Amino acid sequence: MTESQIKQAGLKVTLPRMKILEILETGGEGEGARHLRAEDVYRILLTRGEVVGLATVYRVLTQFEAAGLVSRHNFEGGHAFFELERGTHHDHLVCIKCGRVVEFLDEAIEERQRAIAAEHGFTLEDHTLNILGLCPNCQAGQPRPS
Amino acid sequence: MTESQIKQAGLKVTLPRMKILEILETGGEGEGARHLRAEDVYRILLTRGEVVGLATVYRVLTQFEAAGLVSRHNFEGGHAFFELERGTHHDHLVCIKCGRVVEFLDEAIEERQRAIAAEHGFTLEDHTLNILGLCPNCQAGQPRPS
DNA sequence: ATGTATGCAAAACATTTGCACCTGG
DNA sequence: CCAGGTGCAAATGTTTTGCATACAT
Repeated sequence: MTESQIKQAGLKVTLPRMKILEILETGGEGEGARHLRAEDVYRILLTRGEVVGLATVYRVLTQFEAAGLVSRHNFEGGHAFFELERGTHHDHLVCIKCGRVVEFLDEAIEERQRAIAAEHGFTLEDHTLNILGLCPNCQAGQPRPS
Repeated sequence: MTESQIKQAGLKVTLPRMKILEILETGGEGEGARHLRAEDVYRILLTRGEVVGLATVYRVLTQFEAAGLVSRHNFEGGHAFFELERGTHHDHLVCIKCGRVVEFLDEAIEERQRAIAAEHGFTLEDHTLNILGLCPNCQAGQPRPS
């Protein structure tokens, strides 16, 4: 349950934190948009009539990241996306038109990465693989706005 | 030759453009640092006594990118890195401590990416794979400042 | 000449931080 | 009650833009 997740992270269970975690879980309204920018979270809260400062959203997201509750991604463009950490590592397939994000995991790729890091004497800490393209909807007719 | 590359891009051959292209080719002084931020380029120019505005550096780099002369990467942190485009696609192994960047290309990974995009019905346009870790120098003693 | 490029300063963003006030345990 | 959290506004760092001047062709 959300409350225990926050407590477990060594943070006080406050209203803003619970609301933000809930947004990350539900993605706002329609599901699917699990990859949100700080400002998306802020805007969704406003839409719901919840008043939380943008600075707080940033602070909380950063704390959640430090606690391993969410992960931060730098797709293209200056802004970061946040996503609930569900324990399972995965990479992203991102639609360059509508922004849709599909997650995937490929063991062959994971294995090659470990090999490559080793070949160059690097300690493997993390990686980000983003495949950019057009999703089926955008190849066809109208993009589905995210 | 650098001059023809600029002309070929439909841009006038000006001093700032030639200087910036040269910095990207030589990486400043010691070789190796081929992945530079806009401000790195600006600073290197200053060091050489060349006076070029930072805004111009940004403008020129953006134009070069549009012309396919350089490519822009968003590693971690708010800033972008620019690198001379040498026609050969490759991915990056980045040291999270000293910022050193090693390029690599793995055909097995490339192939799996094509397969994954296809499986999800995506048109593959591009991708970025950054493996983050500690380079040999940083694992041992002192990091080599970039 | 003349359409582009440049430099500077100001604007635009995304994100962070200082500080007085508020709140959860 | 009190440490920690929040809101607001101001600060930061990066990148973009407006505009008058300078330059390549």
